[in-house]
Amino acid sequence: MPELPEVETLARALRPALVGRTVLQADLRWKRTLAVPSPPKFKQQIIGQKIIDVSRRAKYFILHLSSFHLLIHPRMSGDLLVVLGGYEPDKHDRLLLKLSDNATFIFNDARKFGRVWLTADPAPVLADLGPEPLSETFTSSWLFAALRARRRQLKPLLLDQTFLAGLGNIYTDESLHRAKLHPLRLSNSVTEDEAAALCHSVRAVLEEGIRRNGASIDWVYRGGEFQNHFRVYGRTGQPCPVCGTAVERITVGQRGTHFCPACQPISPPGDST
DNA sequence: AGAAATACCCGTACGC
DNA sequence: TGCGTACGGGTATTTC
Repeated sequence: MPELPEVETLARALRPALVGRTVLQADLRWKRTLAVPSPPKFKQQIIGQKIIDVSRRAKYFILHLSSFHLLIHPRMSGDLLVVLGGYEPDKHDRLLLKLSDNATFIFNDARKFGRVWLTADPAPVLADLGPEPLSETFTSSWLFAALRARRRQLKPLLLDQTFLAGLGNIYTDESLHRAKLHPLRLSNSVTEDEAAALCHSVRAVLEEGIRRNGASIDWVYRGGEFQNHFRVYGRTGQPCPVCGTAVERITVGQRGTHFCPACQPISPPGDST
């Protein structure tokens, strides 16, 4: 579930409790959670490291340590928290870091999809990611050129992290609805104005998600309230907030896809076909 | 190149 | 109530 806004919210919320503390013990409770390096090396490398900073890239949560970077990708059901004082591990905790001042950093992940990397150089792990949608490099002119350069359906393309980094199923559906673009529209059919609208919508949806502290669907991430403001996601059969037409749900590339058939026609405006 | 299928997982919702 | 099963979600991998 965590997409860009949820990971950003976690990074902002946990930063004050993490920065400055030192890793005293590491407890890896499910070995496949660790992508890199081997478990013995992991423990040896991370113990004694001081947390210098906390950040995010795409959906990766990043701990900047004295000599390493700890990257955590929560995938679907991963959750992060810091507990001050005593802590009794949960059944689904995958990695526990005991920190100085009696704090514990916890990576909990019921579905075991999440992965963790400990590396001196995070660049190779992040190498294939597309631009950050909230950065200055994500402009309507870049998006227009990038869309025209490919011939793919918009929904799978926006979910492709090498095209644009950070959107998941929810924010993609919401972005396409706000831009009035059908999820099956081919990327090379998008006009300059539509690309500008999509660029603006992606930013607006992500910013609203962050402003509302993320979405709390799928029982995992708590705290946010953006789920109360979805316009199409998970609203199959309910009225589109813009025009009142019932929201439809189709499957695109094995993903549930929600859209308003009236606001998001399959054909570009003016195209009688 | 890109589409499609598959694997990885398990809490939840749903049907009986 | 309890049991069985389909489902969803992000991404790596494989196959077409």
